Amino acid sequence: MSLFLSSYENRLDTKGRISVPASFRASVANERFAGVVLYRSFTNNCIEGLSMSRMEQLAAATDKMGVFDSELDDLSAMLFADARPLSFDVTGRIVIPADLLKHAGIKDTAVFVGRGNSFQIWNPEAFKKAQEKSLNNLRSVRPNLILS
Amino acid sequence: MSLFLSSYENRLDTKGRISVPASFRASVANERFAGVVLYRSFTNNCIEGLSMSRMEQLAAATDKMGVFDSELDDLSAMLFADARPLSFDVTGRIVIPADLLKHAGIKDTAVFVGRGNSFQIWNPEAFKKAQEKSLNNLRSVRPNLILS
DNA sequence: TTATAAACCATAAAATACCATAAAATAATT
DNA sequence: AATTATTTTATGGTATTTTATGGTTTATAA
Repeated sequence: MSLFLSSYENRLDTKGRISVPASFRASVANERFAGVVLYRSFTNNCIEGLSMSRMEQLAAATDKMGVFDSELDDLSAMLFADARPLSFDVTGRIVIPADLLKHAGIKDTAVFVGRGNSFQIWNPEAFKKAQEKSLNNLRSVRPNLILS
Repeated sequence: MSLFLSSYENRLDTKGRISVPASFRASVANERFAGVVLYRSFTNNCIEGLSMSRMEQLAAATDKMGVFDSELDDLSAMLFADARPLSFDVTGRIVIPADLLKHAGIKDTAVFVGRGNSFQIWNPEAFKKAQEKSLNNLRSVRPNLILS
């Protein structure tokens, strides 16, 4: 799976269908599941997106915790219960469920935002504001990203 | 076996029949046993659900515990003795045994909740409350799920 | 028999597949 | 480099299939 990069603004039609950017589709090409998994972000008013293989990685990670672990309970409750597997139609569109759209405040236009191993879907104006905020945060607190 | 994801609210008819969500049925498709295994949750007022192959995985895992382990005794008592294999009818429905319904407080509507490698069946209101609680727990204690 | 469970049939709503096209991006040619 | 041709992408509409759910009939067991 190659990285999700760049941002793309696309339109929703009357049935809630929206084209997943071609480059994002290319990122999950050659996977068993031809589509993406979406869930409501815990921290932002946006939608989180992953490939199915990434989701399976998460499930495998929970297996390493005990089967009857209580912390696991809360995490899997939110993550798996809320996750929506959405397959592409022939032209590369998905139908974003209404409750996800509501959570992100998306009406007729949405921005697909690359996040490396995952991506997000935002209301365009909300995204713009969040980006400015992130930029300001970075200016005040230099992050340290260790490469190796 | 693919993952159990998302949540689906379905209705029980007068005979106690309820449709297992199509995507959950797809998760156990191509397995020897065309159905699911249900048992009473140890920790919540809900029903736990698995594929038969997953049940066999659990059996294999208990083998790793000592044969005369007392914990294993209790676990097998609940897990294996209480487990109900239920096969789908032609339209993908199962009849949930009355004692399981009672344990989960389910009357005429139930929610199938994806849990990755397993799923749960809840009373709708009870599920809603449990979800809110999980979200609060997650917000106070950021879980760390390490992928590799 | 009588009750219980399993198989069978029917249908509205929802989800998905299909078809068509304009705009945009890429490649080819002059 | 500029123009033309070709492909890809995004987007709209329609048709078909799947799904959930109700009812009825047939088999099974107490």
